[in-house]
Amino acid sequence: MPRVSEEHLERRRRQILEAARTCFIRKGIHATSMQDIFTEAGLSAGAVYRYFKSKNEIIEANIATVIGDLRTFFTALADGDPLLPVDEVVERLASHVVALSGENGPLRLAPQAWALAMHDPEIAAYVADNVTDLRDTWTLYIRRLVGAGLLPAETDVVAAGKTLFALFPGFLIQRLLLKDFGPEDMRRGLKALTRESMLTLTA
Amino acid sequence: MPRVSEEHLERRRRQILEAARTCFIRKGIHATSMQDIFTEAGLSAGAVYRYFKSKNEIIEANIATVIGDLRTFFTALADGDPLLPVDEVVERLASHVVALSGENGPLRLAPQAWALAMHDPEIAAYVADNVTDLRDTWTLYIRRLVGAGLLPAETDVVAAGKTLFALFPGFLIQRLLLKDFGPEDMRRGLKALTRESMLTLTA
Amino acid sequence: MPRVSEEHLERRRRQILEAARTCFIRKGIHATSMQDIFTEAGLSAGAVYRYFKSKNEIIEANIATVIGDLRTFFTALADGDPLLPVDEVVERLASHVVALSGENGPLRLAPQAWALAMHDPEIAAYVADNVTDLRDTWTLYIRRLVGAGLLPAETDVVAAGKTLFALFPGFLIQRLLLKDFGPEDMRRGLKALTRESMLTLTA
Amino acid sequence: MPRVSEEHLERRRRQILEAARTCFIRKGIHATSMQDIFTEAGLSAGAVYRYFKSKNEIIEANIATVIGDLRTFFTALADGDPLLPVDEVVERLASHVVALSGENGPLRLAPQAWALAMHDPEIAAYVADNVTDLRDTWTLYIRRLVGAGLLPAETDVVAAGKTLFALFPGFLIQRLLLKDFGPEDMRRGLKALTRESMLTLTA
DNA sequence: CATGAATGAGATTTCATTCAT
DNA sequence: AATGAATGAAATCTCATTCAT
Repeated sequence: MPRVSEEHLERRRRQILEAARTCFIRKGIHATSMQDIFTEAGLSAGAVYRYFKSKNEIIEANIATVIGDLRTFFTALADGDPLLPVDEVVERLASHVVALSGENGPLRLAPQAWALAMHDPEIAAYVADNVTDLRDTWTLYIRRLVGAGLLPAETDVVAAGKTLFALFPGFLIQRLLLKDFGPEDMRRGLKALTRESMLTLTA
Repeated sequence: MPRVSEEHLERRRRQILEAARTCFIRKGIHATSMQDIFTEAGLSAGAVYRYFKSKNEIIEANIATVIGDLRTFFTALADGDPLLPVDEVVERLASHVVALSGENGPLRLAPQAWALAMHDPEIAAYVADNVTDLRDTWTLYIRRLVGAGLLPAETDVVAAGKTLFALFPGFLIQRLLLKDFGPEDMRRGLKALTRESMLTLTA
Repeated sequence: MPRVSEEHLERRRRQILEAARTCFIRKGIHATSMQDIFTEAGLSAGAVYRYFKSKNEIIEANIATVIGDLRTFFTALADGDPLLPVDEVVERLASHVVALSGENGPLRLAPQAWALAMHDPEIAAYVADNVTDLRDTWTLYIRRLVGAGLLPAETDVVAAGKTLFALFPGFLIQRLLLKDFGPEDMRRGLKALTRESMLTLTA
Repeated sequence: MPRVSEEHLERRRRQILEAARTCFIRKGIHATSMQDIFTEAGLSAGAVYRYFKSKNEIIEANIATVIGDLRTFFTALADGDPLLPVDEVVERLASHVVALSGENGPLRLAPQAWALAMHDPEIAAYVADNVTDLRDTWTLYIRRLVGAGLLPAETDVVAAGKTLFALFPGFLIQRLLLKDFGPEDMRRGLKALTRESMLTLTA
């Protein structure tokens, strides 16, 4: 019997992960039994356990795919040319979030990932890593705005980065739960709020 | 010990709910067994099941307390006098979020609530209800700003409300996971971003 | 506080037994919880346990009422004047069985009593006692027929008694389960079968 | 040990059913715990639940075997050649009942089946089906007697069939409970009762 | 006499995982 | 490499019974 190719192994892994994701999205991670995954993947218990040594490993591997190419996409957006205005960047990123959270989109697992991160250190590390990376990208982008003279030099770019990042979990939740909030809405909302007059109240 | 006062019954319910919350926060909802709750509450299985007829009922009852008095607090803030500037309101609300998500704070359950809402209609309805209420309060507040002439009449107050609300899930996640984001940071970040210059890039 | 009268005690016992019987007939003995009985009787747990010291005692006391006044009735029938023909006696007894197995009739518990008798010695003894008594009454009746010259002197009256008794469990089961067998049917069936010609086949 | 033959699966099912029957007969259906069945079958919980998805399914499957080959046996008896006299048929059927109700005989479950049939529709249907079939076979047999001129043409064959069937539950109960009634006794009893003189009393 | 909150053993069932074939 | 039967710990929930009030 010939050694099975690396490629074959990788294909099997992906097959299992996708079956698992489908189940996780459909029923929730905890409500998904290994049997559900076997069935969805069309594989036997033994086969699946050859590629992953526990359910937790499948969960972790899946969560590692949650934000998909969001990081790459966003880096290109924030770092590329030309330098875009905030509302534009926000809308484009939101659009990507929407794309990744449709039907079988991996971002649908994000809330479950956050919940698990509260108690599973492995997952916590992974989520923290992603959050950090996305925030840093925002920070970078804002630094560019400062560099371009569009924001004052004393701007707290880190705080601003965290704040801009903060918008997206809330955007996703509203999308998944209420389905009445879109990228253009958020852009419009953001533009409306970008009025210095709003800060002038306190003496 | 029969013929017990209403008050006693209510106390027992609360005792159980609090024990459950402690467990849920400590180990996660799914990893908490009924036995964990019995032990934490110092009650027997039968006693607990006299007050709640299933684990799910305990979960739901607990989730109903997640945002605690956040709604009331925020309504007073947004609706009260004097009319405060956005950054002020955001910081104060964030501070309350911090208060409610400390040690044994109910808001610590929020991520788990979001995750459950994806598959449990009962919980979904509850979460949606809260989200809607908080967004509406933001909308109301922004309308006041418009009324005060601080924002133009044509402002999309609903979109702005959704956008401001969106900040908070992301704020909470960063707090719970990375612990490096505080109310004042978000206020500063917000102020930094409230610069019309940021929108002027596109020709 | 005045001593409660014997009569009161007896009334309470009967109240509980009847409530229990209603439940037992409605849901089956095993599916009936003590709580069901409390509710049906409109009494508290403590109250019921003052009169019966276990569920089993309630079951046994109830089973002791299963055949109701069937023994008395039958004795009068078999022993009284005039001496009636078999088919007549069978029909009358069957009619009484029907009466006792209607709506809330105690005989509805008979199949459950038989089943329990297989493993509960107490109940076994009680059921055996009743069976024996009824069979004996049949034997007595048949002896009268012999005495009257209607059956030969060498008739095995005991075997005949057991055989006649045997008809009734089957009668009851058919009534309760298929509802298509009445006292007159059995009388007609019996008459049809009382033909010596049926025995002449074997050479 | 995967990839097991159909035959193996069938053997396992039977093994479980038989273990269950042993328990049911020994302790009664309700007093038998799943653990009892696991132990008796020498299997683990999971193994048993692979073959039956609930205790109720095991009960029902067992009850479906209660009368064993009684139907087949009786049909051959009633329908075969030569045409036998009633007392002969009754005795032979009773003998078969005895055979099926010894030691571990399935008919020992009959009283429990009757009791369950009072509240479980599935079981009720099964029992009704068997009762109906046996009665029909009796009817068929009596029709043959009529055809042979041994009974008058106007004989109510259906009523006679129900009546003859009625003998057997009572026979079984006396056997299981008092152990003093055998097939030959019932034959003798029946013969004694097959005297037209018994009907002549009423004027 | 009566109440009904509390007990806690025990019942059924599920499910991640293993390993002989 | 793949199968899937088997394991058995653990989870949720019920219920007869007690006893402080």
